[in-house]
Amino acid sequence: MESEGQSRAETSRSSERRPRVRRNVTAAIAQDICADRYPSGSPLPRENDLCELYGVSRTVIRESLKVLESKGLVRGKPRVGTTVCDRDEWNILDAEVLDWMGPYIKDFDLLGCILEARRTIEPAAAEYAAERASAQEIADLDRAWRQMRDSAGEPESFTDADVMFHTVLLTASHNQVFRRLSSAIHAALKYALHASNIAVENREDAVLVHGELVEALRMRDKTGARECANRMLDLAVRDLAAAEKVIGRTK
Amino acid sequence: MESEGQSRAETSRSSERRPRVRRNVTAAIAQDICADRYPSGSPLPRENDLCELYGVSRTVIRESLKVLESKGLVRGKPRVGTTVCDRDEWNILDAEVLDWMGPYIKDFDLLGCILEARRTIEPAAAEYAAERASAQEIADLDRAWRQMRDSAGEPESFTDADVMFHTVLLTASHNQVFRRLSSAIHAALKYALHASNIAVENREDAVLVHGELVEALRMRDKTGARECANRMLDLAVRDLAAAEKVIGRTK
DNA sequence: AGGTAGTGAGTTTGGTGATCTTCATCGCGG
DNA sequence: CCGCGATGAAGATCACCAAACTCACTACCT
Repeated sequence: MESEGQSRAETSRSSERRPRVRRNVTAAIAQDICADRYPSGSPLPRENDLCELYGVSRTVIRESLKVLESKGLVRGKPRVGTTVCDRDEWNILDAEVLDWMGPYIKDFDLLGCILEARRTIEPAAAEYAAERASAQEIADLDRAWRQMRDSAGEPESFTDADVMFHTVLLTASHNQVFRRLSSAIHAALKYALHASNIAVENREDAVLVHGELVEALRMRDKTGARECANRMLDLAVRDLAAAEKVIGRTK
Repeated sequence: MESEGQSRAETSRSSERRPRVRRNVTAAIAQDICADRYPSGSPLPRENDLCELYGVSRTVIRESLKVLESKGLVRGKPRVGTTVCDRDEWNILDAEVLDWMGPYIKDFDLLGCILEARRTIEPAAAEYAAERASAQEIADLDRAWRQMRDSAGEPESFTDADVMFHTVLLTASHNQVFRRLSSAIHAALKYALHASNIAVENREDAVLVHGELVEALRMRDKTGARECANRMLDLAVRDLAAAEKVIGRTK
């Protein structure tokens, strides 16, 4: 009955200790939802059943359901039960939701949408960043770029640096809405490119363009920055196409 | 409705049986945070104190805090307490968060950011909508436009129709990321324009441009749609400038 | 006699409060 | 000066009550 084994690798990174346990039943339920174990649009088990299923008390289940509800994954109706919401009601710009979707993200047609959004937003963000970025932010970008450049053999480190780069770029646009979208880009980069390890072939070009973007920002060159961002995204399109080919083959 | 007088935790012991408490308590705490009663960056009262302050049991408080935490407003550390997060960690693209911020939204520099984001995103969304909108969606847009046109004297109805128009437009772009941003636009329109009733002077022009956009979508005219969206946003910029003047004067 | 509407039992979520556990913090003593 | 325990606050569970929705059963009206 200990269905506890359904959890993934738990992001063992930097987990100082593990004294604290199953407070994140929330993630387990969410991942089960994403995995379509609870089909979208139809009811979840009763709270008491969920207690047994996940081996925790009803209080914990209820807290988890509240969180899930607050993110639009489920809708709890007073005394009828909790039903899984349709996917387009989910708060897919929430970092946690993206994280829960994780590997299932490709079943959601999200990667294309995110890339499309990036093509729209990142050039504009780069332009704003060109006139608003602080010296600190440019330095951070430079550092991320160096890490990309220097992480020759390690796709892990490369992707981390890439994510960091784009996050800082959006932050440097000093637009709170853009900034919030970094979680989506994070997820896209992490689960599309990193998972398929495709980016290697474009790595050289990517490093080049990222570097040019930093330089443009340093020069406060708005049109140059926008131009670089566009070229960056051309590469991303290529990456995604390659990744999708791999995914299609794997499936 | 919400004029229940929740300015403070008036409802200590004196209130008798109260159903549907949790949602209200969550909103109350969130609004108290937005109102800077709990200053950003510093600790909230202890859970037991919050029970008394809001007149509910600890379970409810904990569920509320979990929801708030899941939206990035607070961060609860294991045995030290719950602290209010910095504002740029808040999930400002969440509809509920926007709603809680409500009137305080202008203390946030959010309106400008949202408008900036709209200037970036809506033209692109219009372009995508031009090639992807379903007949139903175009019909919905048309209906919203008619409501805008016909709501002569009522700013209420006009704003509702305007919000609906832009929501449907983003939906019609068939991009899940764009679609999610409608809550932000909703909040911006509701709390900036509607609150200040400024839009009246631009109403004629706005109706015109919205109508042209519908026509462009019907013709699947991508560049035309983008052009209309841009002109629409020029008007929005004017509206915001006017609204900010009013706000500044009021303050 | 048949169908509908009202009622009542049962079920399920919402909310309360007590209790136990687990550690982070802090102060006391070695 | 360091560690060791007391304290206190959050994490978690349990038992219970309240309210509202479901469903079925019955009784009444046509």
